[in-house]
Amino acid sequence: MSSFTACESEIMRILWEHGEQKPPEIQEKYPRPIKNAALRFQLKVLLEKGHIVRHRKGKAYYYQAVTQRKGAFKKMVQRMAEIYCQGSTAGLIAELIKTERLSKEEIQELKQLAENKRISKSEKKGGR
Amino acid sequence: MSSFTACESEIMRILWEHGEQKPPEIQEKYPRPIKNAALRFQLKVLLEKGHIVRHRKGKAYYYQAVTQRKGAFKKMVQRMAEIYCQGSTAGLIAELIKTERLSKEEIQELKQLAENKRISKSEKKGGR
DNA sequence: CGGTAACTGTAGTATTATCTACACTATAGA
DNA sequence: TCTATAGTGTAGATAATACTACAGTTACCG
Repeated sequence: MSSFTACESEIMRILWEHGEQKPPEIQEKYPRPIKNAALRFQLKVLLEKGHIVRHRKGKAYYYQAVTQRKGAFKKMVQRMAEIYCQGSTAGLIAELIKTERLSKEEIQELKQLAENKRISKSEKKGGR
Repeated sequence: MSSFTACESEIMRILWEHGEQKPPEIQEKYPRPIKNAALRFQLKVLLEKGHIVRHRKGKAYYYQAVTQRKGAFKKMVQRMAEIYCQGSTAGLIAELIKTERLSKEEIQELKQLAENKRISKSEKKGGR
């Protein structure tokens, strides 16, 4: 299974957003105070699970995400769709549009995205 | 904190989808084999946390969700947006539209939803 | 070469999540 | 009312998660 715990999610997020980091750097960016050793323990867990790798640079090890943001994102979407929308991601998106508070500009942008998507689908058959 | 564990999510999902149920009924619908006592233990945890209530009907207790699907959904969306989209739910929706595989009909429906939303917003001020 | 600051390794503990076993109890029907 | 059955309560095992303390190691500077 590859859904992250709370701690793990935070660390992965930081690595995805900032690229490779050494423990004290991650510690700074961590959203709540965490002891250096506690953080390193979580890094070790992530290492063992294969979600990150590290390499030495000067005195310290630098940690880097291996598990890609995109894949983890997809899994979490899947999970959410299963719990709330009978597994349908289209249903999930629909509910989000219906229930989230969005500005006029954001709505316009979403419509545009949907528009482009259809075009790219019919032209290239299978977006991205 | 009100984000559910894996087990708890499953139980809540079943209660949201099927209304009040007694343990053996939940057990049947549970996605993997689970012992009656193990399930009842989880129900007890959920009871203590206040997410469900129960009342006797014949021999058995029937369990019912108190924490509403809608609120839990919102929290999970929030959490997901924080991890993957700097906290922006609009960004989350955008990424979903970009990356999820959707049929022409689904895209059309999403566009329609966005359209209606804008109208309802400008008319009633505060869509929901 | 040393010494020091920065960083690492690891063993042990607290807490939470999940499951198991087994004895107890209340209801329905004879 | 008695009894069988369906359902309940709870103590405790196990495993994963999260944290703490402290001693060891390495690179850099003089």
